[in-house]
Amino acid sequence: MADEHQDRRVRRTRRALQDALISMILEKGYDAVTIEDVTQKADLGRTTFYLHFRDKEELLLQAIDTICDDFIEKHQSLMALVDRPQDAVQRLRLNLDERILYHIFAHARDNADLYKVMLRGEGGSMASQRFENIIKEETIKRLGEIKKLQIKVPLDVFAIYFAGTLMGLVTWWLEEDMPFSIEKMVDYFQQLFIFGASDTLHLDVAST
Amino acid sequence: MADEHQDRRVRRTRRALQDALISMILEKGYDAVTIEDVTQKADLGRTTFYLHFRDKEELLLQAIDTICDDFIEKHQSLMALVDRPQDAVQRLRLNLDERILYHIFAHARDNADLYKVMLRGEGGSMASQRFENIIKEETIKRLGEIKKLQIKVPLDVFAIYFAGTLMGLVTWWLEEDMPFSIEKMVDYFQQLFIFGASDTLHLDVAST
DNA sequence: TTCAATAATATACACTGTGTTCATATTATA
DNA sequence: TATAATATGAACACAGTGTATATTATTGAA
Repeated sequence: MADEHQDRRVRRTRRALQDALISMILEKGYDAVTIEDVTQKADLGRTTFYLHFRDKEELLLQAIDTICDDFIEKHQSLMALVDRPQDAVQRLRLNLDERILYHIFAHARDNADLYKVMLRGEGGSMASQRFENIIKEETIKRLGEIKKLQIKVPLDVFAIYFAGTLMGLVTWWLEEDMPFSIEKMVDYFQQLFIFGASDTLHLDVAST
Repeated sequence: MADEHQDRRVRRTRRALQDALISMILEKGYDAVTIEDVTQKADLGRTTFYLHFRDKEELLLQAIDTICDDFIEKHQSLMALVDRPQDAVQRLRLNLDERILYHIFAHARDNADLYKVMLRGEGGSMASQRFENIIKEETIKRLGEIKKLQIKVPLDVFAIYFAGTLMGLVTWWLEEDMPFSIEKMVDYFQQLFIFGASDTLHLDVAST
């Protein structure tokens, strides 16, 4: 990323193409979107597209990459700022900290269109799994650090439980046009993920 | 479904096309698959495809519909057979019964290729959400029946928690080529979904 | 077994979208 | 303003779609 492309035209063109692609995908679905659609919406010549991107897929993947990098960057600086915990258990617990969870939902809200496209899995499956993998790997990394961890399920399974639950809630929240505040969503997530259905429903399941 | 198309040729052709499509999608991704690819793999003329389906999407959706209907049918007959509980709470608890959960994983295993395509969200997003909606609506229906239910999160949120957790585990299990027995997966699901991360990890999260 | 009905095939065609080339016009910045 | 970089429109070959048609092969029923 040495060349931060100083020319205004390039920045303007690429941003316009990205925005146009995302909005067209939301409008008619990835497959149905043509390059002509994108350039027309961006008010650019069709050939201009090919000066910047090989095809539709490259543009989408680049957009997703950018947002993922942005997420990681902000996430890590927030983690560093929030606390400097001594032991790994506490560092893991930090993942469930309100401030961290708030940031995740806020990032999704601030980039809602792109998140929707990404979480819906538009444009081939590998696109959407990029974000899930980030969450999964972070979880595995943190859990792996804990030496004498007592855990009742395999690490992998626990990681997809965390990633799946979180992304499931975020996806639903965005698709329903954010019917609850972030604070409420964070609370729901903590309740469900940490304490499970048994506590949430007041069902005495153990007696089954 | 009055005309169960008695002609062998029709049955053979449609099944061949469906199998070919699924296997080609797994091979090179939905977008990259052409009708030519499908008919060539099925050893049929290209024009034959259009005698049966309007386009790629119709064929895929029909395949997914069929497997969803099959799932519902088997699920309901199993529910009827397993128990005839008096109260709604017990009927809900039935959803977490080992036999019911076993059936879900077994159905995924028996139709692994189609499930993979479906769960990856290949071919537009609405395709994959069909299955998730079935699980979600079933959950909402059962919970809705319980009049004096004490629940700490909105019904919708709980439903996607259930559907998301279950489908997350099934998806991971299939993509990893079923590294654990169904019995183990059912156990993991129950542990995580019912008791949550706190119990699973032996973390005293409440003290945060 | 025969045969009318049905299904599959090969060929041909018009159409849409892709990705490239090239000459020309426009724009940014030194 | 000079000039280097960027955007544009027209033209082109190509791949894939979906349809029409004439022909061949297979089926289920008599």
